[in-house]
Amino acid sequence: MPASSKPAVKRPRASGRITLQEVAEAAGVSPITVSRALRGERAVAAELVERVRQAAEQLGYVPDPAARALASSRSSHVGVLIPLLSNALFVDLLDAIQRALLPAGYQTLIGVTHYDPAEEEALLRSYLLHRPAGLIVTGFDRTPVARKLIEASGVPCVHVMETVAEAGVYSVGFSQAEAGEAMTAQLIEQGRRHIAFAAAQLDPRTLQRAEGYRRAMQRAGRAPREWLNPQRSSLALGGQLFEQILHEAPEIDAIFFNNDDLAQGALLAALRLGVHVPAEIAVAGFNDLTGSDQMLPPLSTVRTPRSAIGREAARMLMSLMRGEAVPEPRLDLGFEIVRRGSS
Amino acid sequence: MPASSKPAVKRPRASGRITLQEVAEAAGVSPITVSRALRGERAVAAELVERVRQAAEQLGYVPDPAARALASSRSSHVGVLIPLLSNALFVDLLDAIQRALLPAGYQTLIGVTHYDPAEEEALLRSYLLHRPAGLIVTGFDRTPVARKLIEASGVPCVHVMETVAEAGVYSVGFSQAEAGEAMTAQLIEQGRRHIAFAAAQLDPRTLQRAEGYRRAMQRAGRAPREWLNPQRSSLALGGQLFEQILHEAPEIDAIFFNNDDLAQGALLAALRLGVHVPAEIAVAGFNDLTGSDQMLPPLSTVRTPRSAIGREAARMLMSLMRGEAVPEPRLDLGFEIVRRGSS
DNA sequence: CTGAAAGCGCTTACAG
DNA sequence: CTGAAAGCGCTTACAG
Repeated sequence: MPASSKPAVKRPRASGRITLQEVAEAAGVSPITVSRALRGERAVAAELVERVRQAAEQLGYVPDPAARALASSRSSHVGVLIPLLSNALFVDLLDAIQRALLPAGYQTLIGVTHYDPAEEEALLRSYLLHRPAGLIVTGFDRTPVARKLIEASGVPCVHVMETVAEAGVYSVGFSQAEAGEAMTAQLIEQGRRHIAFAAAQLDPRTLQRAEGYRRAMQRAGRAPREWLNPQRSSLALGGQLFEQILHEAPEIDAIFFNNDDLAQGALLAALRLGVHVPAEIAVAGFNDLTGSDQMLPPLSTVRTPRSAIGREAARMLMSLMRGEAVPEPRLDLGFEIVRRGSS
Repeated sequence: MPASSKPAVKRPRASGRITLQEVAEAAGVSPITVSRALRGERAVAAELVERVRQAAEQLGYVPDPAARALASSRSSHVGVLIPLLSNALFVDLLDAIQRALLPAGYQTLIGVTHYDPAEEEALLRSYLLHRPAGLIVTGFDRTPVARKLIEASGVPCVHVMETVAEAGVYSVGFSQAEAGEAMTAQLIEQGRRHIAFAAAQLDPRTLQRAEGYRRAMQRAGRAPREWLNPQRSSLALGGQLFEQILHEAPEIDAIFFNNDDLAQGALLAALRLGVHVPAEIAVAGFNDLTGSDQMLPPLSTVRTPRSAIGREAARMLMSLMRGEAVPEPRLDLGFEIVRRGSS
């Protein structure tokens, strides 16, 4: 075991933390070599790598994220921007992202934008100061400034929920419009003649689903009937919309709700009002959220692959962060129509 | 505008970032003074503070978190450990925490423990490496090692959901046992004779509620009847428990569920089975989650102040992080019994 | 394949 | 109340 030939380092350090320096002394190499060996950079002799690794393990060395960030101008943080935490959809997405990123040593910084572009911009600014290693953002609807911020930062970024084919843009999701179209088409096929589309929140993805609904209706030669409410989505609002539609358009024989919470609320309202689903009116939702299969009748809906989206987005991002090429920058994970008792 | 008398700094910096140095030159003071002025440390002349502030603003200076963390061995991160993201309770808690911490310049690091002490310990280790400015953790049920880690780190820590009176321990929450007791007492008062307690997950707070239930039953001279299921809480499980209780103990005339999702599931099962609530059997829940007021009949429950808990915990933590004394280290925010149609 | 030097951008004592 | 010096613990070019 060769003793270090370096001049004695001034101990003790204030922090009480094991440093790279100490590992280097223990392994009898220079700090840079330790740094390289531990980060798995090529260009280090296998024998040295082993020696360094053992010394590090024995001393219980763990790199200091702050020092690393300062020196490399890149942290181990990944910023994740989602619209809402109160929609189970995004909770599932987040959970999958964290599950993939954490074991790889990345910390997740969760930012909730409340569907507000200004809030998103502010969060982005704040995150970018921390020189994140990567970014995951929801959809493509943001201010030009926010777009510029992302681009100018050079930080790898993956977009989730929607996809787009554009050079240099990475996205994992599914076609919201096609999903809206498919559910509508199925209701038509099942013999429904007057199908309404009801939505809240009216975010971009909601409007894409509406677009799909319209396409299906037009193809079938039917006039679309839409109830679009800008309020927050909720069970209570679903019940209100249900009553409103019944009242304003008694001929409607099916309602396609933009989110399961609305549809669940409608189902409960139907029970309260004594309206029979699906005999008198069919109800369909979107996302297949918790409880939809427990409703009375169980809710027909569109199952969306948010866990897979989270996992794949995290994987794609990790490739980008390692500087690897991503062969498939646009990943469409599809969706599934789940027919249950309500339609 | 006094020109700097310092030797020319080697420009250009790689990062393209405005530094403290540059602000110092612009303001004609030393970097340390800028640092002090911007952090609002006393002991800087008011006139200089103003001059520095203006220079900083004009240059668009923002401190580098990594450099700051390295130099001060304290980051601007606050680690928040919660059991689950899929329980709306914790989402509300988180939202309130973020809302309080973000404007103050703290970044939230959210760790999901899945009720697993080993996972919590691992997260804690990982967070502590980042030298967080503060920590918010759920309850008091953790491994001795985890406890030691927190204590030894010296990082300010606030416990949420439960409270305890112990020197040096900070907590914001309410008495889970009293809440359980109060709801049970109310059911007894309303004339229910055979009250069951049904729970899932069986985390410490659940067991405390059970304890409260037992106390109320014993005080009324009734034998407690408990259905404790270790599975994850869900609507579906609530339905199952409901059927099971009906089957195993037909004399039961009220069920107190440990969480609203179980109770909601029970209500739906009752509808399905044609069991009349509350005439045949009363149902009560806990937490007053989304949708409980929309049920058929609307669910009686215990409203818990998780948003207030999040907000107050964040405030308490900020005091601690600033090194201020906290006069009230134990904050009991109470609860509220909400009687609706189901009991 | 390995290392000596410099530097990332701040803050912490220590003086005065 | 202000500053010069040193250092936090890494990594980035630059040599060899």
